[in-house]
Amino acid sequence: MDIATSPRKRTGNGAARHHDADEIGLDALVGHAGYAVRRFQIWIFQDFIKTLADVDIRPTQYSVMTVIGANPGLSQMAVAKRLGIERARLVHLLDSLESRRLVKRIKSKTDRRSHALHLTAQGETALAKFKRLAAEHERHVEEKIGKENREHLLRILAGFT
Amino acid sequence: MDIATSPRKRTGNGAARHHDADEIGLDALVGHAGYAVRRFQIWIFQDFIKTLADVDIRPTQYSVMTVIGANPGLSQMAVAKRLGIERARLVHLLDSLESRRLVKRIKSKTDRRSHALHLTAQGETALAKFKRLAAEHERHVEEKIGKENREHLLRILAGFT
DNA sequence: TATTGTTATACTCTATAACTATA
DNA sequence: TATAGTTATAGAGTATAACAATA
Repeated sequence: MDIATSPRKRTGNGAARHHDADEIGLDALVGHAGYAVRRFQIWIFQDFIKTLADVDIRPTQYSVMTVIGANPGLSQMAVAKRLGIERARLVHLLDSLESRRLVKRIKSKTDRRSHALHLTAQGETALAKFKRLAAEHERHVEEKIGKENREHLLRILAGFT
Repeated sequence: MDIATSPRKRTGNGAARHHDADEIGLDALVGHAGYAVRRFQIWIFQDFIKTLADVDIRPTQYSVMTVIGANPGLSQMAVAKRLGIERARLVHLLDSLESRRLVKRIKSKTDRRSHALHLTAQGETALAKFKRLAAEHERHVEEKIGKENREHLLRILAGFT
């Protein structure tokens, strides 16, 4: 757990003068959950992207493949709704994953408007590797905020998944 | 506290079939802090934007004005570093705030490359109103996840501010 | 009429690189 | 040489609207 917890001194000066990086006060921002959550989310995504850089998979791509892997045959609408992604955006995400032969769209026979989504055999193998790397990333999170805090965070935010 | 906590059943079927929205399992995603944090952050920003819609202020604009208000005379580099914003992006954010007469850039006399940032008189008044609305937004967060949980969250993430 | 997938547009945000004027 | 501010570009992500095929 190596969070930089240097104290932020409020200066409260009215005139222009030199500020050291650490003496710039955040004022009302310290009381806003959204500010801290946003900074944390940026850190966590950057670590995820770095940890999975070798396989070139980003958080959203990982979430799409994971849900398709666990629920084969889903339609694009179903995946989009479940993950809170715009269906227009999912089209491009799937184009990219399909061109890499990780996912395939299969024409549904019951509803010819929709596609049933599946991982390819190659996609299954790849996803297993992605999951191992994602677990490594999750250990980084644990090191950063602590085991207990990470578990508490997951409980607090369970309703948003 | 009105989080939708309907249980997500794992289906585990291998064949394509109908899925109800709530029975689509997230599989490995449930163990990833980043997934929950991202969904929460989207919710919280949307509520912030909605709550401050009348004054047309977004979270990043609010954070910039708050830091300038509390530390008058800061340079653009100092604000960018403190808030983790790219200095190239801050240029456009300040262009927008300056055209609305909320913020002003004043040429520094000691270092003619840099600008000292200040709120205008109008900006001070406006920021006071923004802070009241932001506090209202913060109460929405409290209602959503609970008072204790919000406070615990702030403590857990204090190192990222 | 409504829905699925698609295409297109606009705006926010992140990440770079390069330019200018200073230091 | 290095830094502050600026301009530009590219890609992710969000938010819409509209269209064709199908229900």
